[in-house]
Amino acid sequence: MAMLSVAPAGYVVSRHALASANKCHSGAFRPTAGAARILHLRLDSVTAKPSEPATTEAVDDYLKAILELSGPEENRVTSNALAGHLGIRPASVTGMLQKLAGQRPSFIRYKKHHGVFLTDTGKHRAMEVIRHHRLLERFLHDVLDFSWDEVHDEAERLEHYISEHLEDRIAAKLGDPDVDPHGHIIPEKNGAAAVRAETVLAKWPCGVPAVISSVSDKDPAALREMKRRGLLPGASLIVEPGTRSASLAVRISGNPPARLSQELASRILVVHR
Amino acid sequence: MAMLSVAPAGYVVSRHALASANKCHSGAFRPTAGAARILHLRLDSVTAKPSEPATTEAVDDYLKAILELSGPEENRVTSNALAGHLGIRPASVTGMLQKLAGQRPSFIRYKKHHGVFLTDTGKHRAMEVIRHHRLLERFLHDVLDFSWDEVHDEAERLEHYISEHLEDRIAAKLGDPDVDPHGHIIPEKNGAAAVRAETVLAKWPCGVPAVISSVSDKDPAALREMKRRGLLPGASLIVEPGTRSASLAVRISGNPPARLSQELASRILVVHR
DNA sequence: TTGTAAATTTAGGTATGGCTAAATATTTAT
DNA sequence: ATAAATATTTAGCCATACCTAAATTTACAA
Repeated sequence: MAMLSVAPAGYVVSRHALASANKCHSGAFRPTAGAARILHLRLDSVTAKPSEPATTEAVDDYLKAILELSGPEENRVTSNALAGHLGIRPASVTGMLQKLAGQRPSFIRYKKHHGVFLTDTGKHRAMEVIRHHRLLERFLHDVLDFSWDEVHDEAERLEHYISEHLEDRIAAKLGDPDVDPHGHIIPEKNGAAAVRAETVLAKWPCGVPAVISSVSDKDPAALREMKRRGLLPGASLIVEPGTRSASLAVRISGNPPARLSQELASRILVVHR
Repeated sequence: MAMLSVAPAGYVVSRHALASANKCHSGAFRPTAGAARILHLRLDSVTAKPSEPATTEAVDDYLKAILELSGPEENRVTSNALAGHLGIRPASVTGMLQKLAGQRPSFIRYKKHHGVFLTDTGKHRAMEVIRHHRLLERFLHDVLDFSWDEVHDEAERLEHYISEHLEDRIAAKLGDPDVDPHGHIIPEKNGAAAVRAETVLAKWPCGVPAVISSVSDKDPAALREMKRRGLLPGASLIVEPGTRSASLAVRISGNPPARLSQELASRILVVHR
């Protein structure tokens, strides 16, 4: 159970650009106008504490990507890995990392040629966006009847744009759920999230009883197939000692024995029963 | 009852940038990357009809502003008026209008020094965004317990980012409502919207029975005051022949006689009872 | 240890969308 | 009709964020 140590101290809500943040200055300095919508910023009451920098959609995506790629060991993440994950060029990543690293305070710590990792501030923002995403998935699924293969794309877009207030209302409406429709743990509002010792089904030992803890939400077709075959979070199963090359012999509780492709098995995470 | 004549023909949904729209070309031409999120675009089946240009948040805001400022008579709108309405400099408006007018097909028709007006395509997109806004307000209010002074800001942001699918689910969940919490008519999915002959309460003749049809949703404080005083859409009232200078003597059905500031009365629209 | 392949960064560009200051049109008043 | 006032546009910039091509490191192998 690893908690994220985020300083909940000066965090006072208020996300999204204040209308006045972009007003006209008549003097010599330019008001810093731009195309990207500023997504959140902080008000540290009156005391001029160094507030968390505002983010944009792009910044949020970088922070999430770094968090995901650095794994539980919190390794440094390379520019190339980020570029691959984000679907952009490594050169673009370098530019963004340099800009982010130059901010004070900064979301990231970056050393040329040696990768990047998140500061506590960065981790906090990343967890916040992930909380938005998973709450939205749960909400779209439970309240608005989206199927579990439809929720990801919609949530991926909206996660950047919902206010603190809407986040709270959604959580309340759902009764503060623990997991999203794919079994992923929803971080708490302070950024804390339990970590489960999950294993990819493709690597789970034969004969050992397992329960599906979560599945990847990225591929709608795979999700539809999983649903069809009873491969839902919470389902019990045992991998039989069948061929391990291209497919896996699996006995899913309540279903007839089946064979799963490695492809599908690599999208399913399990824990001990 | 003025209908917006929009060709529902080749409109096939699919808003929001396709993931592949921004992929790498290896050749000489650049893939046109940018900071602003592309909000929608159309697939005209296989037939290569000229599809509606994709919009961004900024473009949506311009289209809405032009629609609102041109009024029911569909007058041309000046750059200055747009600048004032959008809170930006006139020079910035000129730049955007030139860019939009240069698109094929275009959302607007623009003549230097002589203002701008919407094409049918532009009207359609503007109505679509307004539909999003009002559906969202209704949804936030009815389903997520937002108060009627809180819904505007949230809807103003989200209106640009909800998919066609989410729009449909929200409408279904609400039972295809006709009006938002402030009494504004929600356009239909094809862009059509009824037009009511509303009059500002401040200009309503004394002694003539009236019903509140809608109120401005822009000022939360004013909305709270209205609610406190029973000034809700549907409420009946009569303006008494009291002083018309700074305040209005009004008898609101079910409430004791009251005096409204011109300020407040200018935010309330009424129709004949 | 030195070379080379792979990873990463620099340099220079594009597009969006906003700003200022300085022109230029248009409108209004005389 | 014309000058002054007002409105609008042009020209030149800034910031975000992405791209390609050409350096430059770094890391690994001989």
